[in-house]
Amino acid sequence: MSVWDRPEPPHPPVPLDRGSIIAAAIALADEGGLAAVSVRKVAARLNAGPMRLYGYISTKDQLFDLMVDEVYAEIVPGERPGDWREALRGLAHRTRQAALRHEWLADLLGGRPALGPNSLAVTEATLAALDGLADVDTVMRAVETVSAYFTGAIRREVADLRAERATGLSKRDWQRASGPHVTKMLATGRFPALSRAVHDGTEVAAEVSFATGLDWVLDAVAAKLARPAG
Amino acid sequence: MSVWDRPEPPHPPVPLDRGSIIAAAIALADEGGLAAVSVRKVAARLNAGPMRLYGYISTKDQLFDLMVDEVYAEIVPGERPGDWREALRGLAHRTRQAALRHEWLADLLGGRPALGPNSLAVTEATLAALDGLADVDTVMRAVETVSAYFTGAIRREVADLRAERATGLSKRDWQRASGPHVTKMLATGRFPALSRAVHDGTEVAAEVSFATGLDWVLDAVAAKLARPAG
DNA sequence: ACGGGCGCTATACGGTGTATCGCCATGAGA
DNA sequence: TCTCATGGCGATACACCGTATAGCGCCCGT
Repeated sequence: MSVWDRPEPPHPPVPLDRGSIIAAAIALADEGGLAAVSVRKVAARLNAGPMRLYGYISTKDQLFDLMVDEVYAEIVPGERPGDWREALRGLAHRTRQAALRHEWLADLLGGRPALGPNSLAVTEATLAALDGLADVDTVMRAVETVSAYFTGAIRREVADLRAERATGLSKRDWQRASGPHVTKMLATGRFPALSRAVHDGTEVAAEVSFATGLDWVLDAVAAKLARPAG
Repeated sequence: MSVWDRPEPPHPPVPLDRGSIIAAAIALADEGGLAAVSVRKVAARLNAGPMRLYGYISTKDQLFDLMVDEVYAEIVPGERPGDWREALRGLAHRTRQAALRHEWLADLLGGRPALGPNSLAVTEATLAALDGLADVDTVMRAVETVSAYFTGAIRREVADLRAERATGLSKRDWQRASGPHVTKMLATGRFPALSRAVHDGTEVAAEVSFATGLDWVLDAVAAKLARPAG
């Protein structure tokens, strides 16, 4: 009997802490979506029994919150932005990039108030970049408006991306070809404006559409920051 | 033995169709949130066995899609709007109202492309209201931008509302009192701009904040519709 | 050396979505 | 009118889920 046959010591396989639990959960979610994250599977990936996790987290929903805050670490601005516009634009684009790296983030974005340390750091940096440009309330409104825009835009983009992946067709091609249900609907003639939009519209890259809408919203914010009463 | 003792005829209790399944699911979701919607519970509410539903629905996710489209029926505009701005503002407010009546809608909004007949009718009416004001691509961008804004804003509002309900504290009061974790974070002094915003900011009604941000975005759209190249 | 506490595991419970199968009632054909 | 096929429906079953509970075993302080 060689050493190889000696059974593994049963219990302390890896010290385990919150951080590695979160990392394992994120890895699972990156691979198979949020649905692939179960307490049992996270535990298995850490060579632990399922109940062991409950010493470090209190509930599965809390684990989701922790995952979100962990990703917010990728969103914290690296260097001080040139001006408020650059700060907000950067925030939007970094959030979008994070959501493209971790698509499950789109499912969670805006679903719960983000109060983890990294989320707070992002908010702090954002508010700091707008500090003094207008009264506090106007600044808050500006941040909330821009955040609402990019949250919604990111969600839609990821939803479309998944649909494309599922059908194998780009949104544009997708109704003429064999979009099984929508083609029929458009053919009924009950949606003339929609049909025209689909037929005549240019297919534009998601990032361009995101950036365009973002610039519009930033223009609006600029106008209000200039005249706080607006 | 009276008639009352006669056993119920076992099988045809209610004819059952897609519509009543959707209605039952919506009722359950209105009462207990999306988590309260399970195939078994929907079936039970219709005096049916769980598997019976699968003759009318192919999957639980599809049931969610059908629920969303059903609610979109409440969002279809009633009369022809005065102008494009009124059309978009009305769409935003009707969507918000629907989400306040059916909070679970916030969990689903933007999560999947909305392709049901009512969703398409909403899109059709919206595009029709903007038809001819600019080139097709600009119009699309306008609708997408406004939709992204109110989707994100509604999600945040509902998330805050739930947090308030869970803690019993309004977002404003909530950190000084016993917001157990955030108070401590703010007290560290690592978030001066955030602290100032929380301390000096005015508490504003959710609808006002929604409408204000919406008007900003509509102003931006107005500017772009005027000069399609913008 | 011993005792207490704590971290961990095993077990268990009530629930989930849905595949499979077999029954029974109904409608068609002889 | 009798018979047979069909199709909708129920029961059953499977794999999995989140988490409450209880008890085991190790480590540390004394």
